[in-house]
Amino acid sequence: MSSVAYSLSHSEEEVTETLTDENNVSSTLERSSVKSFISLQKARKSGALVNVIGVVVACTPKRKSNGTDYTCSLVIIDPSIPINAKGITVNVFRSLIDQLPDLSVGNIFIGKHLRIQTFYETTQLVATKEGSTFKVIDDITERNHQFPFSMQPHAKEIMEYCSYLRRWCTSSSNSRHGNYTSITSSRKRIKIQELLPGIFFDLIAEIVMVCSAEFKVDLYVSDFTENKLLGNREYRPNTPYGLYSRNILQITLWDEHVEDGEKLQIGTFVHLRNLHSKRNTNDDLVAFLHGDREFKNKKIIVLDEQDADTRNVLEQNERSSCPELEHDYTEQSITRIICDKEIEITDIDDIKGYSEPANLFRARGRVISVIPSNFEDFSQPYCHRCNKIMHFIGCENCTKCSRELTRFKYKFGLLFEDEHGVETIPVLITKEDANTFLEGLPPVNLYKNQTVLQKLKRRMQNLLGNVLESQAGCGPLIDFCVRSYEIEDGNAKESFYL
DNA sequence: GATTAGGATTGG
Repeated sequence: MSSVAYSLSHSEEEVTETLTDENNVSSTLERSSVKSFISLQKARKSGALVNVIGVVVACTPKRKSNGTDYTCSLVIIDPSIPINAKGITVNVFRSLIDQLPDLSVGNIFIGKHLRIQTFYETTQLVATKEGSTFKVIDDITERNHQFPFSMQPHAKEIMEYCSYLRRWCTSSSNSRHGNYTSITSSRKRIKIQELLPGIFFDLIAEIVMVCSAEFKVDLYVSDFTENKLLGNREYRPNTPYGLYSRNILQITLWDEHVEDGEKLQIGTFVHLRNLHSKRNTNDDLVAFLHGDREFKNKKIIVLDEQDADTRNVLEQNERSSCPELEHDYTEQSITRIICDKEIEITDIDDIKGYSEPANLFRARGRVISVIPSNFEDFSQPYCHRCNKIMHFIGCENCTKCSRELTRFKYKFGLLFEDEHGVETIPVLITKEDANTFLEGLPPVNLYKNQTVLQKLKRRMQNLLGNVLESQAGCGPLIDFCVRSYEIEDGNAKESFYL
Protein backbone atom coordinates (compact mmCIF):
# COMPACT_ATOMS: atom_id res chain seq x y z
CA MET A 1 0.00 0.00 0.00
CA SER A 2 1.49 3.26 -1.03
CA SER A 3 0.60 6.73 0.00
CA VAL A 4 -0.02 9.70 -2.19
CA ALA A 5 1.71 13.01 -1.67
CA TYR A 6 0.70 16.13 -3.42
CA SER A 7 -0.51 19.54 -2.66
CA LEU A 8 -4.01 19.51 -1.31
CA SER A 9 -4.71 22.52 0.81
CA HIS A 10 -5.70 25.81 -0.63
CA SER A 11 -2.82 27.46 1.06
CA GLU A 12 0.26 27.16 -1.12
CA GLU A 13 2.07 24.93 1.34
CA GLU A 14 2.30 21.29 0.44
CA VAL A 15 0.45 18.89 2.62
CA THR A 16 1.07 15.18 2.68
CA GLU A 17 -1.81 12.97 3.46
CA THR A 18 -1.97 9.23 3.74
CA LEU A 19 -5.25 7.95 2.57
CA THR A 20 -6.97 4.97 4.03
CA ASP A 21 -9.01 2.58 1.97
CA GLU A 22 -12.71 2.74 1.81
CA ASN A 23 -14.88 -0.04 0.60
CA ASN A 24 -16.84 1.98 -1.92
CA VAL A 25 -14.05 2.09 -4.50
CA SER A 26 -11.55 -0.58 -5.47
CA SER A 27 -9.29 -1.09 -2.51
CA THR A 28 -6.05 -0.61 -4.44
CA LEU A 29 -7.09 2.81 -5.68
CA GLU A 30 -6.22 5.91 -3.80
CA ARG A 31 -8.30 8.96 -3.30
CA SER A 32 -7.65 12.55 -4.07
CA SER A 33 -8.29 15.06 -1.38
CA VAL A 34 -11.98 14.87 -1.94
CA LYS A 35 -13.58 11.91 -0.25
CA SER A 36 -14.20 9.02 -2.68
CA PHE A 37 -12.26 10.75 -5.49
CA ILE A 38 -8.86 9.48 -6.56
CA SER A 39 -5.84 11.04 -8.23
CA LEU A 40 -5.54 10.45 -11.97
CA GLN A 41 -2.25 8.62 -11.74
CA LYS A 42 -3.92 6.02 -9.55
CA ALA A 43 -6.82 5.47 -11.91
CA ARG A 44 -5.22 2.48 -13.65
CA LYS A 45 -7.18 -0.58 -12.67
CA SER A 46 -9.08 -1.67 -15.73
CA GLY A 47 -12.74 -2.23 -15.13
CA ALA A 48 -12.96 -0.18 -11.93
CA LEU A 49 -15.36 2.70 -11.50
CA VAL A 50 -13.71 5.90 -10.29
CA ASN A 51 -14.44 9.48 -9.39
CA VAL A 52 -11.88 11.99 -10.65
CA ILE A 53 -11.21 15.70 -10.94
CA GLY A 54 -8.83 17.17 -13.51
CA VAL A 55 -7.94 20.20 -15.57
CA VAL A 56 -9.01 19.98 -19.21
CA VAL A 57 -5.97 20.28 -21.50
CA ALA A 58 -7.65 19.15 -24.73
CA CYS A 59 -11.15 18.46 -25.97
CA THR A 60 -12.93 17.53 -29.17
CA PRO A 61 -16.16 19.03 -30.46
CA LYS A 62 -19.37 17.19 -29.66
CA ARG A 63 -20.26 14.83 -32.45
CA LYS A 64 -22.37 11.84 -33.39
CA SER A 65 -20.61 8.56 -32.65
CA ASN A 66 -20.74 5.57 -34.94
CA GLY A 67 -22.91 3.91 -32.35
CA THR A 68 -26.20 5.17 -31.05
CA ASP A 69 -24.94 8.05 -28.93
CA TYR A 70 -23.32 11.43 -29.20
CA THR A 71 -19.80 11.74 -27.95
CA CYS A 72 -16.93 14.03 -27.10
CA SER A 73 -13.48 13.36 -25.72
CA LEU A 74 -11.29 15.33 -23.36
CA VAL A 75 -7.88 14.98 -21.77
CA ILE A 76 -7.42 15.89 -18.13
CA ILE A 77 -4.39 16.23 -15.88
CA ASP A 78 -3.79 16.76 -12.20
CA PRO A 79 -0.59 17.09 -10.14
CA SER A 80 -0.22 13.31 -9.88
CA ILE A 81 0.44 13.00 -13.61
CA PRO A 82 4.21 13.18 -14.17
CA ILE A 83 5.61 16.08 -16.13
CA ASN A 84 6.00 15.11 -19.81
CA ALA A 85 3.45 12.35 -19.43
CA LYS A 86 0.19 12.52 -21.30
CA GLY A 87 -3.01 13.22 -19.48
CA ILE A 88 -5.91 10.83 -19.17
CA THR A 89 -8.45 10.71 -21.96
CA VAL A 90 -12.13 10.72 -21.00
CA ASN A 91 -14.70 9.65 -23.56
CA VAL A 92 -18.19 10.87 -22.78
CA PHE A 93 -21.29 9.30 -24.32
CA ARG A 94 -24.83 10.61 -24.10
CA SER A 95 -28.03 9.92 -26.06
CA LEU A 96 -28.59 13.60 -26.76
CA ILE A 97 -25.98 16.06 -27.92
CA ASP A 98 -27.14 18.66 -25.40
CA GLN A 99 -26.38 16.26 -22.58
CA LEU A 100 -22.68 16.39 -23.41
CA PRO A 101 -20.52 18.86 -21.48
CA ASP A 102 -19.63 22.30 -22.84
CA LEU A 103 -15.87 22.22 -22.61
CA SER A 104 -12.87 24.35 -23.22
CA VAL A 105 -9.22 24.04 -22.32
CA GLY A 106 -8.59 25.21 -18.77
CA ASN A 107 -11.96 24.09 -17.44
CA ILE A 108 -12.09 21.68 -14.54
CA PHE A 109 -13.86 18.41 -15.17
CA ILE A 110 -15.38 16.46 -12.31
CA GLY A 111 -16.53 12.96 -13.19
CA LYS A 112 -18.27 10.36 -11.07
CA HIS A 113 -18.55 6.67 -11.83
CA LEU A 114 -16.26 6.68 -14.82
CA ARG A 115 -15.14 3.28 -16.05
CA ILE A 116 -11.40 2.65 -16.37
CA GLN A 117 -10.36 0.98 -19.60
CA THR A 118 -7.06 0.04 -21.13
CA PHE A 119 -6.80 0.58 -24.83
CA TYR A 120 -3.56 -0.41 -26.53
CA GLU A 121 -1.59 0.11 -23.36
CA THR A 122 -3.19 3.47 -22.62
CA THR A 123 -5.56 4.13 -19.80
CA GLN A 124 -8.75 5.95 -20.56
CA LEU A 125 -11.94 6.73 -18.73
CA VAL A 126 -15.42 6.29 -20.12
CA ALA A 127 -18.45 8.24 -19.01
CA THR A 128 -21.32 6.10 -20.19
CA LYS A 129 -24.89 7.20 -19.86
CA GLU A 130 -25.49 4.37 -17.38
CA GLY A 131 -24.63 5.86 -14.03
CA SER A 132 -21.87 8.34 -14.77
CA THR A 133 -22.30 12.00 -13.93
CA PHE A 134 -20.09 14.97 -14.56
CA LYS A 135 -19.77 18.66 -13.82
CA VAL A 136 -17.62 21.23 -15.59
CA ILE A 137 -16.32 24.27 -13.77
CA ASP A 138 -15.62 27.14 -16.09
CA ASP A 139 -15.46 30.05 -13.67
CA ILE A 140 -14.00 29.12 -10.32
CA THR A 141 -15.18 32.36 -8.73
CA GLU A 142 -18.79 31.65 -9.52
CA ARG A 143 -20.58 31.03 -6.25
CA ASN A 144 -23.68 29.06 -7.03
CA HIS A 145 -22.59 26.06 -8.99
CA GLN A 146 -25.33 23.55 -9.49
CA PHE A 147 -23.88 20.10 -8.88
CA PRO A 148 -25.50 16.87 -9.92
CA PHE A 149 -27.26 15.15 -7.06
CA SER A 150 -24.53 12.52 -6.73
CA MET A 151 -21.93 15.22 -6.02
CA GLN A 152 -23.91 17.46 -3.73
CA PRO A 153 -22.67 15.89 -0.47
CA HIS A 154 -19.12 16.77 -1.53
CA ALA A 155 -19.79 20.06 -3.26
CA LYS A 156 -17.80 22.17 -0.82
CA GLU A 157 -14.77 19.86 -0.85
CA ILE A 158 -14.92 19.62 -4.62
CA MET A 159 -14.92 23.40 -5.01
CA GLU A 160 -11.97 23.73 -2.66
CA TYR A 161 -10.01 21.15 -4.62
CA CYS A 162 -10.99 22.87 -7.87
CA SER A 163 -9.61 26.17 -6.57
CA TYR A 164 -6.39 24.41 -5.70
CA LEU A 165 -6.20 22.79 -9.17
CA ARG A 166 -6.86 26.12 -10.79
CA ARG A 167 -3.91 27.72 -9.02
CA TRP A 168 -1.69 24.71 -9.62
CA CYS A 169 -2.49 24.91 -13.28
CA THR A 170 -1.83 28.61 -13.73
CA SER A 171 1.26 28.69 -11.52
CA SER A 172 4.47 29.43 -13.38
CA SER A 173 6.06 26.17 -12.25
CA ASN A 174 3.57 24.24 -14.27
CA SER A 175 4.01 24.66 -18.00
CA ARG A 176 2.11 21.63 -19.19
CA HIS A 177 -0.83 23.72 -20.09
CA GLY A 178 -1.19 23.97 -23.84
CA ASN A 179 1.21 21.14 -24.62
CA TYR A 180 -1.71 19.02 -25.67
CA THR A 181 -2.79 20.58 -28.94
CA SER A 182 -4.28 17.38 -30.25
CA ILE A 183 -6.30 15.09 -28.12
CA THR A 184 -4.77 11.77 -29.05
CA SER A 185 -3.13 11.99 -32.43
CA SER A 186 -0.58 14.14 -34.14
CA ARG A 187 -2.32 13.57 -37.45
CA LYS A 188 -3.86 16.64 -39.03
CA ARG A 189 -6.84 17.25 -41.22
CA ILE A 190 -5.64 19.27 -44.19
CA LYS A 191 -6.79 20.77 -47.49
CA ILE A 192 -5.39 19.54 -50.80
CA GLN A 193 -3.64 22.89 -51.21
CA GLU A 194 -1.61 22.20 -48.06
CA LEU A 195 -0.60 18.70 -49.08
CA LEU A 196 3.08 17.75 -49.18
CA PRO A 197 4.71 14.39 -49.91
CA GLY A 198 5.43 12.04 -47.04
CA ILE A 199 2.81 12.93 -44.47
CA PHE A 200 -0.13 11.18 -42.85
CA PHE A 201 -3.30 13.22 -42.95
CA ASP A 202 -7.09 13.32 -42.96
CA LEU A 203 -9.09 14.83 -45.80
CA ILE A 204 -12.67 15.92 -46.47
CA ALA A 205 -13.40 15.73 -50.19
CA GLU A 206 -15.86 14.94 -52.95
CA ILE A 207 -15.53 11.80 -55.03
CA VAL A 208 -14.80 12.72 -58.65
CA MET A 209 -14.08 9.28 -60.06
CA VAL A 210 -13.72 5.67 -58.88
CA CYS A 211 -11.60 3.13 -60.72
CA SER A 212 -11.53 -0.44 -59.40
CA ALA A 213 -8.82 -2.93 -60.17
CA GLU A 214 -8.30 -6.42 -58.82
CA PHE A 215 -6.62 -5.63 -55.51
CA LYS A 216 -7.01 -1.90 -55.27
CA VAL A 217 -9.28 1.02 -55.97
CA ASP A 218 -8.15 4.38 -57.25
CA LEU A 219 -10.24 7.25 -55.98
CA TYR A 220 -10.05 10.66 -57.54
CA VAL A 221 -11.22 13.29 -55.12
CA SER A 222 -11.32 17.03 -54.82
CA ASP A 223 -11.85 19.57 -52.09
CA PHE A 224 -11.64 22.32 -54.74
CA THR A 225 -8.38 23.71 -53.47
CA GLU A 226 -5.40 23.66 -55.78
CA ASN A 227 -1.98 22.06 -55.44
CA LYS A 228 0.76 22.53 -58.01
CA LEU A 229 2.27 19.14 -57.16
CA LEU A 230 -0.79 17.37 -58.54
CA GLY A 231 -0.70 15.88 -62.06
CA ASN A 232 -1.14 18.46 -64.78
CA ARG A 233 -1.06 17.68 -68.47
CA GLU A 234 0.17 21.13 -69.34
CA TYR A 235 3.64 20.35 -68.14
CA ARG A 236 3.57 16.56 -68.06
CA PRO A 237 1.62 15.17 -70.99
CA ASN A 238 0.26 11.64 -71.11
CA THR A 239 0.84 10.67 -67.53
CA PRO A 240 -1.07 7.45 -66.90
CA TYR A 241 -3.85 8.34 -64.46
CA GLY A 242 -2.41 11.84 -64.21
CA LEU A 243 -5.37 14.15 -64.28
CA TYR A 244 -5.39 17.54 -65.83
CA SER A 245 -6.76 19.32 -62.84
CA ARG A 246 -4.62 20.54 -60.00
CA ASN A 247 -7.69 20.18 -57.84
CA ILE A 248 -7.89 16.43 -58.09
CA LEU A 249 -5.99 14.05 -55.85
CA GLN A 250 -5.57 10.38 -56.71
CA ILE A 251 -5.86 8.08 -53.71
CA THR A 252 -5.06 4.38 -53.94
CA LEU A 253 -7.00 2.18 -51.52
CA TRP A 254 -5.59 -1.15 -50.43
CA ASP A 255 -6.83 -4.19 -48.54
CA GLU A 256 -10.04 -3.82 -46.57
CA HIS A 257 -10.60 -0.30 -47.90
CA VAL A 258 -11.17 -1.65 -51.43
CA GLU A 259 -14.60 -2.93 -50.47
CA ASP A 260 -15.65 0.45 -49.07
CA GLY A 261 -14.09 2.37 -51.93
CA GLU A 262 -15.71 0.62 -54.85
CA LYS A 263 -19.16 1.32 -53.44
CA LEU A 264 -18.57 5.07 -53.41
CA GLN A 265 -20.72 7.12 -55.72
CA ILE A 266 -19.40 10.02 -57.72
CA GLY A 267 -20.45 13.25 -56.07
CA THR A 268 -20.53 11.97 -52.49
CA PHE A 269 -18.51 13.61 -49.77
CA VAL A 270 -16.18 11.58 -47.62
CA HIS A 271 -13.99 11.95 -44.59
CA LEU A 272 -10.83 9.98 -45.33
CA ARG A 273 -8.66 9.12 -42.35
CA ASN A 274 -4.97 8.34 -42.21
CA LEU A 275 -4.05 8.94 -45.83
CA HIS A 276 -0.35 8.78 -46.63
CA SER A 277 1.00 11.15 -49.27
CA LYS A 278 3.79 10.27 -51.64
CA ARG A 279 5.16 11.11 -55.07
CA ASN A 280 4.53 8.45 -57.70
CA THR A 281 6.97 7.43 -60.44
CA ASN A 282 5.82 10.40 -62.50
CA ASP A 283 6.60 12.71 -59.63
CA ASP A 284 2.92 13.50 -59.14
CA LEU A 285 1.69 13.92 -55.62
CA VAL A 286 -0.65 11.02 -54.77
CA ALA A 287 -1.98 9.42 -51.62
CA PHE A 288 -2.53 5.92 -50.27
CA LEU A 289 -4.86 4.39 -47.75
CA HIS A 290 -3.05 1.38 -46.41
CA GLY A 291 -4.67 -1.62 -44.83
CA ASP A 292 -4.78 -1.88 -41.12
CA ARG A 293 -3.11 -4.82 -39.47
CA GLU A 294 -5.37 -5.07 -36.47
CA PHE A 295 -7.08 -1.75 -35.89
CA LYS A 296 -10.16 -2.37 -37.95
CA ASN A 297 -11.70 1.05 -37.75
CA LYS A 298 -13.33 2.48 -40.84
CA LYS A 299 -11.12 4.98 -42.58
CA ILE A 300 -13.68 6.04 -45.18
CA ILE A 301 -16.61 7.85 -43.66
CA VAL A 302 -19.41 8.94 -45.97
CA LEU A 303 -20.77 12.38 -45.07
CA ASP A 304 -24.21 13.66 -45.91
CA GLU A 305 -24.89 16.93 -47.69
CA GLN A 306 -25.91 18.70 -44.52
CA ASP A 307 -22.75 17.76 -42.66
CA ALA A 308 -20.79 20.81 -41.50
CA ASP A 309 -17.61 19.45 -43.08
CA THR A 310 -19.37 18.92 -46.38
CA ARG A 311 -20.70 22.46 -46.35
CA ASN A 312 -17.22 23.77 -45.70
CA VAL A 313 -15.89 22.05 -48.81
CA LEU A 314 -18.85 23.33 -50.82
CA GLU A 315 -18.07 26.86 -49.71
CA GLN A 316 -14.53 26.40 -50.94
CA ASN A 317 -15.97 25.22 -54.24
CA GLU A 318 -18.03 28.37 -54.47
CA ARG A 319 -15.03 30.58 -53.80
CA SER A 320 -12.93 28.83 -56.43
CA SER A 321 -15.59 28.81 -59.14
CA CYS A 322 -16.45 31.47 -61.68
CA PRO A 323 -18.31 34.21 -59.85
CA GLU A 324 -20.92 34.61 -62.59
CA LEU A 325 -22.13 31.05 -62.12
CA GLU A 326 -25.16 30.78 -59.95
CA HIS A 327 -24.99 28.04 -57.38
CA ASP A 328 -27.54 25.47 -56.56
CA TYR A 329 -26.51 23.21 -53.74
CA THR A 330 -28.90 20.50 -54.77
CA GLU A 331 -27.01 20.14 -58.03
CA GLN A 332 -23.44 19.50 -56.95
CA SER A 333 -23.00 16.14 -58.59
CA ILE A 334 -20.59 15.59 -61.37
CA THR A 335 -21.82 13.98 -64.55
CA ARG A 336 -21.52 10.29 -64.01
CA ILE A 337 -19.00 8.36 -65.99
CA ILE A 338 -19.35 4.79 -64.86
CA CYS A 339 -16.72 2.45 -66.14
CA ASP A 340 -16.86 -1.32 -66.06
CA LYS A 341 -13.36 -2.26 -64.96
CA GLU A 342 -13.77 -5.87 -66.06
CA ILE A 343 -13.38 -4.72 -69.63
CA GLU A 344 -9.87 -4.62 -71.03
CA ILE A 345 -8.66 -1.31 -72.35
CA THR A 346 -8.79 -1.16 -76.15
CA ASP A 347 -6.84 1.34 -78.19
CA ILE A 348 -9.02 3.86 -79.94
CA ASP A 349 -7.41 2.84 -83.20
CA ASP A 350 -8.50 -0.76 -82.69
CA ILE A 351 -12.07 0.25 -81.86
CA LYS A 352 -12.25 2.03 -85.19
CA GLY A 353 -10.90 -1.09 -86.87
CA TYR A 354 -14.20 -2.87 -86.25
CA SER A 355 -16.24 -2.62 -89.43
CA GLU A 356 -19.51 -3.75 -87.84
CA PRO A 357 -21.33 -1.95 -85.05
CA ALA A 358 -19.60 -3.19 -81.97
CA ASN A 359 -20.18 -3.05 -78.28
CA LEU A 360 -18.46 -2.41 -75.03
CA PHE A 361 -14.98 -1.17 -75.35
CA ARG A 362 -13.07 0.58 -72.64
CA ALA A 363 -10.70 3.29 -73.73
CA ARG A 364 -8.57 5.88 -72.05
CA GLY A 365 -8.39 9.43 -73.24
CA ARG A 366 -9.48 12.99 -72.82
CA VAL A 367 -11.80 15.45 -74.52
CA ILE A 368 -9.93 17.79 -76.86
CA SER A 369 -12.82 19.36 -78.74
CA VAL A 370 -16.53 20.02 -78.33
CA ILE A 371 -19.26 20.75 -80.85
CA PRO A 372 -21.13 23.06 -80.60
CA SER A 373 -18.72 25.54 -79.12
CA ASN A 374 -21.19 27.03 -76.66
CA PHE A 375 -23.35 25.30 -74.08
CA GLU A 376 -26.51 27.14 -75.12
CA ASP A 377 -26.57 25.17 -78.39
CA PHE A 378 -26.20 21.76 -76.72
CA SER A 379 -29.97 21.48 -76.94
CA GLN A 380 -32.01 22.12 -80.13
CA PRO A 381 -35.71 22.17 -81.13
CA TYR A 382 -37.05 18.69 -81.77
CA CYS A 383 -39.94 17.23 -83.73
CA HIS A 384 -41.42 14.29 -81.87
CA ARG A 385 -43.39 13.10 -84.87
CA CYS A 386 -40.43 12.97 -87.23
CA ASN A 387 -37.92 12.16 -84.45
CA LYS A 388 -35.77 14.89 -85.91
CA ILE A 389 -33.57 17.41 -84.19
CA MET A 390 -33.34 20.80 -85.90
CA HIS A 391 -30.10 22.54 -86.71
CA PHE A 392 -31.05 26.03 -85.59
CA ILE A 393 -32.17 27.21 -82.20
CA GLY A 394 -34.58 29.64 -83.91
CA CYS A 395 -36.54 26.93 -85.74
CA GLU A 396 -40.22 27.22 -84.85
CA ASN A 397 -41.57 24.60 -87.24
CA CYS A 398 -40.30 21.19 -88.26
CA THR A 399 -38.34 21.43 -91.50
CA LYS A 400 -39.90 18.11 -92.58
CA CYS A 401 -43.56 18.12 -91.49
CA SER A 402 -43.94 21.81 -90.67
CA ARG A 403 -45.50 21.11 -87.28
CA GLU A 404 -44.94 23.64 -84.60
CA LEU A 405 -41.99 22.69 -82.39
CA THR A 406 -42.43 22.67 -78.65
CA ARG A 407 -39.83 20.16 -77.50
CA PHE A 408 -36.06 20.18 -77.28
CA LYS A 409 -33.41 17.45 -77.37
CA TYR A 410 -29.74 17.42 -76.50
CA LYS A 411 -27.29 16.87 -79.29
CA PHE A 412 -23.59 17.49 -78.86
CA GLY A 413 -20.35 15.89 -79.81
CA LEU A 414 -17.10 15.36 -77.94
CA LEU A 415 -13.84 14.54 -79.63
CA PHE A 416 -11.74 12.20 -77.50
CA GLU A 417 -8.02 11.80 -77.95
CA ASP A 418 -6.14 8.79 -76.57
CA GLU A 419 -3.67 9.23 -73.74
CA HIS A 420 -0.74 9.33 -76.16
CA GLY A 421 -2.26 12.18 -78.11
CA VAL A 422 -2.28 10.13 -81.32
CA GLU A 423 -5.71 8.70 -82.12
CA THR A 424 -9.07 10.42 -81.80
CA ILE A 425 -12.63 9.17 -81.69
CA PRO A 426 -15.75 11.32 -81.96
CA VAL A 427 -18.57 10.75 -79.50
CA LEU A 428 -22.11 11.79 -80.22
CA ILE A 429 -24.41 12.28 -77.27
CA THR A 430 -28.05 12.75 -78.11
CA LYS A 431 -31.65 11.73 -77.44
CA GLU A 432 -32.03 8.89 -74.93
CA ASP A 433 -28.28 8.57 -74.38
CA ALA A 434 -28.17 12.24 -73.50
CA ASN A 435 -31.04 11.81 -71.05
CA THR A 436 -29.06 9.09 -69.31
CA PHE A 437 -25.79 10.94 -69.49
CA LEU A 438 -27.30 14.15 -68.20
CA GLU A 439 -29.73 12.48 -65.81
CA GLY A 440 -31.88 15.06 -64.09
CA LEU A 441 -31.22 17.81 -66.62
CA PRO A 442 -34.30 18.16 -68.83
CA PRO A 443 -33.76 19.01 -72.52
CA VAL A 444 -34.93 22.63 -72.67
CA ASN A 445 -34.16 25.82 -74.57
CA LEU A 446 -30.87 26.66 -72.87
CA TYR A 447 -31.02 30.24 -74.11
CA LYS A 448 -34.13 30.71 -72.01
CA ASN A 449 -33.47 28.50 -69.01
CA GLN A 450 -30.49 29.81 -67.04
CA THR A 451 -30.90 27.30 -64.24
CA VAL A 452 -30.52 24.24 -66.45
CA LEU A 453 -27.76 25.96 -68.42
CA GLN A 454 -25.70 26.58 -65.31
CA LYS A 455 -26.29 23.04 -64.10
CA LEU A 456 -25.17 21.71 -67.45
CA LYS A 457 -21.99 23.79 -67.35
CA ARG A 458 -21.27 22.58 -63.90
CA ARG A 459 -21.79 18.94 -64.77
CA MET A 460 -19.61 19.13 -67.84
CA GLN A 461 -16.86 21.15 -66.22
CA ASN A 462 -14.99 18.14 -64.81
CA LEU A 463 -15.14 16.27 -68.08
CA LEU A 464 -14.29 19.13 -70.39
CA GLY A 465 -11.64 20.97 -68.39
CA ASN A 466 -10.89 24.17 -70.26
CA VAL A 467 -11.69 22.86 -73.77
CA LEU A 468 -14.24 25.54 -74.50
CA GLU A 469 -12.17 28.39 -73.15
CA SER A 470 -8.92 27.69 -74.91
CA GLN A 471 -7.81 26.34 -78.30
CA ALA A 472 -5.09 24.37 -76.51
CA GLY A 473 -7.44 23.26 -73.74
CA CYS A 474 -8.35 19.70 -72.93
CA GLY A 475 -10.25 17.66 -70.38
CA PRO A 476 -8.75 15.38 -67.73
CA LEU A 477 -7.53 11.91 -68.63
CA ILE A 478 -10.36 9.47 -67.99
CA ASP A 479 -11.36 5.92 -68.71
CA PHE A 480 -14.61 5.72 -70.64
CA CYS A 481 -16.65 2.95 -72.14
CA VAL A 482 -17.75 2.93 -75.74
CA ARG A 483 -21.08 1.27 -76.29
CA SER A 484 -21.01 1.12 -80.01
CA TYR A 485 -19.03 2.40 -82.89
CA GLU A 486 -20.56 2.78 -86.29
CA ILE A 487 -20.25 4.72 -89.48
CA GLU A 488 -23.42 6.60 -90.24
CA ASP A 489 -23.67 8.71 -93.40
CA GLY A 490 -19.91 8.71 -93.52
CA ASN A 491 -19.71 10.04 -89.98
CA ALA A 492 -18.48 8.10 -87.02
CA LYS A 493 -21.05 7.65 -84.31
CA GLU A 494 -20.45 6.37 -80.91
CA SER A 495 -21.94 6.47 -77.46
CA PHE A 496 -20.91 6.32 -73.90
CA TYR A 497 -21.79 3.20 -72.06
CA LEU A 498 -23.57 4.25 -68.90
C1' DG B 1 -29.06 -3.94 -24.83
C1' DA B 2 -24.45 -3.08 -26.19
C1' DT B 3 -21.83 0.16 -28.67
C1' DT B 4 -19.90 4.40 -29.57
C1' DA B 5 -13.96 6.52 -29.14
C1' DG B 6 -9.50 5.09 -29.47
C1' DG B 7 -2.92 5.26 -32.64
C1' DA B 8 1.16 4.76 -35.59
C1' DT B 9 3.00 4.29 -39.65
C1' DT B 10 5.11 -1.96 -42.76
C1' DG B 11 3.60 -2.12 -47.95
C1' DG B 12 1.50 -3.49 -52.89
